[in-house]
Amino acid sequence: MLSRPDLAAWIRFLRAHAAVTRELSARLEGQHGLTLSDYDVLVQLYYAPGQRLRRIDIARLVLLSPSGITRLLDGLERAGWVEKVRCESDNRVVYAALTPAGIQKCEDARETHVADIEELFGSRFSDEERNTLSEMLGRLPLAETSEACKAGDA
Amino acid sequence: MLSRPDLAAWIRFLRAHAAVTRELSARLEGQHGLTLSDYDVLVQLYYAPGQRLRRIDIARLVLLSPSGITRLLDGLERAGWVEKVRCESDNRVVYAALTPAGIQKCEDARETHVADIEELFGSRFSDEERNTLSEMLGRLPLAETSEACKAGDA
DNA sequence: CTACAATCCTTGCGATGTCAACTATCTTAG
DNA sequence: CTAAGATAGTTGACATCGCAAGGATTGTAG
Repeated sequence: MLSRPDLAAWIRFLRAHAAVTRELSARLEGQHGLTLSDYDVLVQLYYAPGQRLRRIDIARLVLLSPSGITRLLDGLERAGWVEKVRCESDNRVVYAALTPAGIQKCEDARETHVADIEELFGSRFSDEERNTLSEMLGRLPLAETSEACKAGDA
Repeated sequence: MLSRPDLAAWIRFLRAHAAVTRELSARLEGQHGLTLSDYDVLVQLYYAPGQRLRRIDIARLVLLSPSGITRLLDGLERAGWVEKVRCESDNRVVYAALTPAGIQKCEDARETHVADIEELFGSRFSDEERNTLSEMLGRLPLAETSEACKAGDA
């Protein structure tokens, strides 16, 4: 109360994230057997040139640790949606590439997931408010090293 | 090909949460040995009447599952910041009550944590923007939608 | 060419958190 | 009173994710 900074916004940010992601995650899991992170990674691959990315770049794009990406991709590979592709010019890197099944999966999941996001999140705001919100959230720090800030896409 | 422009807001919401909570969590852990959730629960107890709460109420307040609360409180009890208190009128409930050490811990942690939140989150916005943001985030669903739907007719 | 540093990726381990199942207690209907 | 059901809490099995450490490869300096 006495403190100048208003914590209410931060608390609501935390609670809203917990509630919305929990519900979105449950629906995505139930309808497509995907985690939010799984879907996130599939979409990044979908829009990537050649529909493939280096593991390290995926990690920076979706803000997960490299080890988290390794394990997440293990699952996507086991499901047949992603495959490893050797890099000819640098043997350290192992591309993650979408398979045809992965492309299909991504499009299928998007069908319902985008609608769910709209229902639980987007529909709460007018068009102008969406822009305002997006702009404000864009001011928050994305990563310590600002390396992941090449995320100009959406 | 992005069907609606407001996906950008959602993506930024996700990324901002990941980045800010990761940094806040690292600082809180390093300076006080607390998780964000630990701190969250300590604060709820701090402001609760009698500085104690039923486990189930804590779970609803901080949006964690009952089992998650059990395990989180195990840790806080082991550290001596919280203790179990039997409820006289209902033997099912086990209050979680702040100890003097817990009160001290909460106040100590708040000192730096509130400043960290201000630095990483609050300082990005003007006073008016904070109110706007807080109001908008308050429109997002907080309750468990799927539970209510699953209950069906009730 | 050799040595050393940086980069990409994986693995061991631990922490956190969920769900399903269970016990124990309270409440309510008959 | 008793049976059925709701509620509070815990536990076991499991999934996710981060950090630290290590291996492999590449880049760089002498």
